[in-house]
Amino acid sequence: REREVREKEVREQWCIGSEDLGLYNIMTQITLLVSLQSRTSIGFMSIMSNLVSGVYCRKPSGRADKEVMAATVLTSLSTSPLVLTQTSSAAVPEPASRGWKEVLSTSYSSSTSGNWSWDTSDQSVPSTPSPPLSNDASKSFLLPSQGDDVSEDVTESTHFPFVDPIPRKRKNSMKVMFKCLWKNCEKVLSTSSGIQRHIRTVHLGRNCDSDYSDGEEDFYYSEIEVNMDSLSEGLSSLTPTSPTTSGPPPIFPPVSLTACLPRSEPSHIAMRGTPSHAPTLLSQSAPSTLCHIRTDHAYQGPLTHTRTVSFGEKRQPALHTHTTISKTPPSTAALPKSAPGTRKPRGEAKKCRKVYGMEKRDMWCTACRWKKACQRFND
DNA sequence: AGTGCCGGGGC
DNA sequence: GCCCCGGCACT
Repeated sequence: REREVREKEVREQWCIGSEDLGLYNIMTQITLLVSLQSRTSIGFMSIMSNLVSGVYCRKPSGRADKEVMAATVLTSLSTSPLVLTQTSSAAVPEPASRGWKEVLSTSYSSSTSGNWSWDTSDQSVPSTPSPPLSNDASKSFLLPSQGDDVSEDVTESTHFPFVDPIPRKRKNSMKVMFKCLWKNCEKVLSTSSGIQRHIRTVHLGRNCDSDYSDGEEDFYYSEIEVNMDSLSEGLSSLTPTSPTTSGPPPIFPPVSLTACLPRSEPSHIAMRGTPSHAPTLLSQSAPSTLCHIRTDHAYQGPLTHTRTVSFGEKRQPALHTHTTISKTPPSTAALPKSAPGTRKPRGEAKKCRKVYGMEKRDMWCTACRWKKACQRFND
């Protein structure tokens, strides 16, 4: 009952329709996190990444809008002094919250493609969302026991299926790094923009001075946490082996690996499932290494699905980990010009159609939508 | 039957 | 160039 009441309050506060479970979960995360005063750059940015992931996946169309949205959110947050420098003070939360509202209102109102449930104009609840960072507000519906030691409130988070528990446990020595998942590339950078630029220029061969992004590079890196204290002794495997462009380009497309899953973990494990998968994955992947993870841009189903927002869920479905490396890279010149009757053998990787299904066709890559060779899961 | 995508066509 | 789709190879 208490949960229901809270949910109602959150929904009202954020003008979230009763049907919109996904949005509710996301906003709950944010609100809870904020209320816990965990707005360190790590915790808050993690949540925001999740949010952006949700945003990214929720809009059925309008790629540009999605990108603008994601970029706007992250930009506004990353440039917010609150996010960057806030330590424990809960005071003066305005900048971030204002940025939020601006982002929400501008992005959604500019959306022309219609029936997106985030569009505030569609909301039946007329009240204006109040700033999420307000102490009073967050306290009132998320932390009735605010006076207690927050760190003991661990069970509280279990009431919210998608709350990221990590921020509470983070220590000052933890630092978020971004690791390139491109095969044979161990590049680790400290900023998402840096890693995106790296992927874009080094792996995707795009113009380095162009800021254009089609979002594809988002799939190819993951966020990891590095314990700075023991970085020097234990992170040899995460240390960039080659600074930038050295080394051959991958012969095959990137293999999606959840960064810190044990190798024995089948990478093609179905991540999309009930929320209960999250703790399972977490426990299984409890790393002996220094990183635990969270992968950005987790695939999240449509509105009607309950979803896990983080914890290794990878938007890009895993390819087979055995990835046979052909010693003689396929040279198109060497290949016979597909003789009549012979066709290029079908790749093993699941394509957008199979991954997302017909009902989520708008999530396919462009090529798949046009019945062309898949660009996202190319073999 | 379902999937991947080439080739071709409309705009 | 963007987008759609018939149709065929393949699973």
